[in-house]
Amino acid sequence: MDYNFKEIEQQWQAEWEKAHVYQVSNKSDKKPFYVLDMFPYPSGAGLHVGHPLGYIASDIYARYKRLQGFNVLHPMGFDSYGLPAEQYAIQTGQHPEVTTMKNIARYIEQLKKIGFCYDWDREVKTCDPDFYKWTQWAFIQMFNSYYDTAQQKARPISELIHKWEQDDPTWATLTEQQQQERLMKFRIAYLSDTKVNWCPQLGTVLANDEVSEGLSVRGGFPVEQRVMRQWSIRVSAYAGRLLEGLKKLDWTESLKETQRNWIGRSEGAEMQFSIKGQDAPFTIFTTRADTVFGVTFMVLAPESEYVKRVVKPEQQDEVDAYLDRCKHRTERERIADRKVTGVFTGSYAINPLTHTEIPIYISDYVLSGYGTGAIMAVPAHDSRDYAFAKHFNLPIIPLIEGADVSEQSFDAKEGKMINSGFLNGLEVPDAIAKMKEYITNTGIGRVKVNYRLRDAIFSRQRYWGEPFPVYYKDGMPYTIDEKDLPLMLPEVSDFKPTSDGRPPLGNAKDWTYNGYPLELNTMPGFAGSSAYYLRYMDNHNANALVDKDVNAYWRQVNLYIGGTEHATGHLIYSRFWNKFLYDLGYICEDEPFQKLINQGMIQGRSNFVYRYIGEGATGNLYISYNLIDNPEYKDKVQPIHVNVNIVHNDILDIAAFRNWLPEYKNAQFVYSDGTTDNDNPYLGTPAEKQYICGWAVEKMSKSMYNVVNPDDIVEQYGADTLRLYEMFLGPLEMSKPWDTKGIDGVHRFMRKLWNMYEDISDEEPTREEYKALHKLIKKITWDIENFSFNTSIPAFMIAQNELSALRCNKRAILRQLAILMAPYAPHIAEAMWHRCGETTFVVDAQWCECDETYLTEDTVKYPVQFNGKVRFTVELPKTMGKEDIEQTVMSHEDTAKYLNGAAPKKVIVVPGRIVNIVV
RNA sequence: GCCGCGGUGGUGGAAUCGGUAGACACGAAGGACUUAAAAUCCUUUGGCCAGAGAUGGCUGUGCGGGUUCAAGUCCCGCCCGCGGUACCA
Repeated sequence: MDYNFKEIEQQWQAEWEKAHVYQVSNKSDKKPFYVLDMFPYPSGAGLHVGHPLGYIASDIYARYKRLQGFNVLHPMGFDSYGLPAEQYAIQTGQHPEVTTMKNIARYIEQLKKIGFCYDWDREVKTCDPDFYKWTQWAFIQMFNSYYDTAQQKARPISELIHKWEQDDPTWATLTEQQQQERLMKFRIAYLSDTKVNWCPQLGTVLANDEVSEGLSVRGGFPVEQRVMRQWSIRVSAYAGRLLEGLKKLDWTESLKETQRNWIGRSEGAEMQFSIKGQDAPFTIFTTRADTVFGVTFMVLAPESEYVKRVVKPEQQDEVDAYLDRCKHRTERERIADRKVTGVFTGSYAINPLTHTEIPIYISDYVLSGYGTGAIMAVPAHDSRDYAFAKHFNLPIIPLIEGADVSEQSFDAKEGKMINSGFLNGLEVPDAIAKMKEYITNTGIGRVKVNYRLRDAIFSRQRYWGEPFPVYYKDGMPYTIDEKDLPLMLPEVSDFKPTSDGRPPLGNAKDWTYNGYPLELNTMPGFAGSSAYYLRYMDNHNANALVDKDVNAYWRQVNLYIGGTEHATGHLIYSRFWNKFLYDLGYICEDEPFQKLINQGMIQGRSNFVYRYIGEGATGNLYISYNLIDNPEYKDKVQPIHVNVNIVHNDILDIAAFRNWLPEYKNAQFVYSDGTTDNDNPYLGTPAEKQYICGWAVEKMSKSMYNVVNPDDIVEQYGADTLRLYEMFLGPLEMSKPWDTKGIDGVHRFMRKLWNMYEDISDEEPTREEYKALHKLIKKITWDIENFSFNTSIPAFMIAQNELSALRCNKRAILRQLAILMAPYAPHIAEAMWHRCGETTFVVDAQWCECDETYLTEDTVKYPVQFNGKVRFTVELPKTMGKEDIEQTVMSHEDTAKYLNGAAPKKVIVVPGRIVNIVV
């Protein structure tokens, strides 16, 4: 009986579907367990073999937990709003929904082939009105809430209004519009004029995490700074809690560190500096309060509100020219070109400690978005201030003993203070503390914690996204009534912006609410992905995002698996969104994802042929990789990507290559042995001739012809082999290239495993057979609980080998082996299970318990070492105690030989392992 | 620059608590079966040395030190690679 994986997989996938085996109920006496994958964006290219890596891992874990008796929620859905479908729509006129749905169908087809245990009844799509209704609903809650800094949580904005009505007599005197404007400064979702990342090519603004080094993450287009009226989400209010919350999460240290850096907490002080000739002071933020005695100038960000106040008429032209220049510089230019620039304002500030007058400058090395957008410059101890001071010839006063500041600044926070009045002689940390105390007591400043985390810009000038549930009356935004949700995305005549530059929704007919114009922006990608894990719990609920009782049952995601690229985007926004809903009492857990594992990326492994481009080249001759360093070919060949699917173990399939593209139709080769086609003119290409390809690890992409499609692997080897092989490739978290060679080994194992189920006997297994089984149970259980899936495959192979060697065909062993295989290779496991005569599904079985009594040996081999070197081995009863072992070994004749009459210095016995004798 | 992760045979990688490094697989070499090939099975496979052989010796986890009876694993100092982040005051 051959291992017909195709038949087995098709049969059992159909049976599972028919019996709704993977449907999960919200009502169960079992303990809940929630295993989640980061849902994919369904791209047009479909899945490649890298995508399922994390899904396989989570599937193994989900199946294992189910076998352990948990009620396991393991859903899948699609992050289906996004730029690619819209770009495609603009180019082709095809509605993004059509492309998106087509891509989703393709993804589902591919995923189903791999045999995941998803409950497809719980599928969610972010572009589905039933889903985005709740994205819009959450936005309304954010609009109608503020962050109460005293309670450190979000509260309904009605509470704030109530407070003002009680305590603030001016509130009642304000017009409706003034009141709305004031409230807007407190709402968690708010509208404001902010400096945004504007990407002209994409025609939209982007959030900070969507921009990297001045280029858009998607597409790599330049991004510039622009002030626009935009919706923002007050994520920054949660900075402290987002940081604190990390402590109790079971995430990798590196991911937590990435989030800590992104949140960027820094302890320092805010200080007031008065301006010469003005009453109102201005405020700066510093972490180096100890260096106030060395402040020799002040710098404002070009966008700072203070600029208007301090510019003297005689400097106005120069300042305007500078500001104009800054405005037109793109973010990318600013980063690329770090030349010192700046302009003097004409005003002077007063150093509150030395009372000296110090000039105020404007420079773009100070950022408006951080701190107060103004700094005190201490050139001796800050490299940026130092560069500025050198350029403008400003004084540099060293404040730390022994610091040589003639060539560069001394930035380290260590040493003894000098030139610093009452701080002289103190160590830097003590000086910082003392100065903080001083400024607090004298009232010139206060201790302040600053965060780098900014509010998230929430508007996108795009079509394919959630419409805001917002309309405008007298220029002020109002949210629509919740009973009118969802606000459906309208049809538009054109997916491009309108001719007068409004977003694409401007092309919609009748885009109004009760006669008032509706918001034209749509929400960003992260809106829909921020709470999708909650919706899976209760995805058919028409009355709530998630029913409270249902949420109280599932609580939170116990295991979340996904890529590390979401560290500063999705994983921050989701945590924020979750905390917000928690504050308002809609859900019962403060954090969404208890344990998180980042699967590594699977890179492509590209193959190359080497075209001869030396003397007499016809452009049609290809040199085998092993020869390209020969003098006759060195530097005369050009590597060309070749489709990895026509290369096997780096050997080119010549016929397939000639058929691949027209240009290779008449390709000629110099084979690995140095011969050419001309040497065998009448024979064609003899079978023993090999053309060896070179290779490189690169990103998996179409243009490098290194994309391997899981469908092809499933077709050729089966889903179970694919699953096992992906795990076998290496540790889950590690990035590694996909290399199909090696899959044969796993496939061979599957065949051998299957052959064990030929004739099954009801004889009682031997102790040896039980031992092999229980060793495996112990190992597999440990592996799954520790996410060490890669080491399970060898364990299976070894067990299979041992059992085969024992010619084991005992039902008692084989049915347990099927259970152990079930998480990894569910189809073959199901077939194995039924071959053992079982009639239920293997997923409904009980996970195997390891019986340690089978693992204990009667005797143990002890290697006896002298000074670390193994000299001989003794075999002793397992039950023997440490001292008896020592005694036995010491009286051994070989021991006497090695000791040569001398007394040992030390004897170390590691029970069950080793005896070490130091001479 | 700063932060994080990593470096083990020809290759992917094991070694889970400091305890016989190289499991398992690929590749390679040799052999069996076969008219032949494929498939399958068996043997060998870190390096060096000795031996007809069983076997034995030395060396060996990026580099240099250290702790220990014992180090891939712990400590100190470097080198290299990958990832994140960057005028954040």
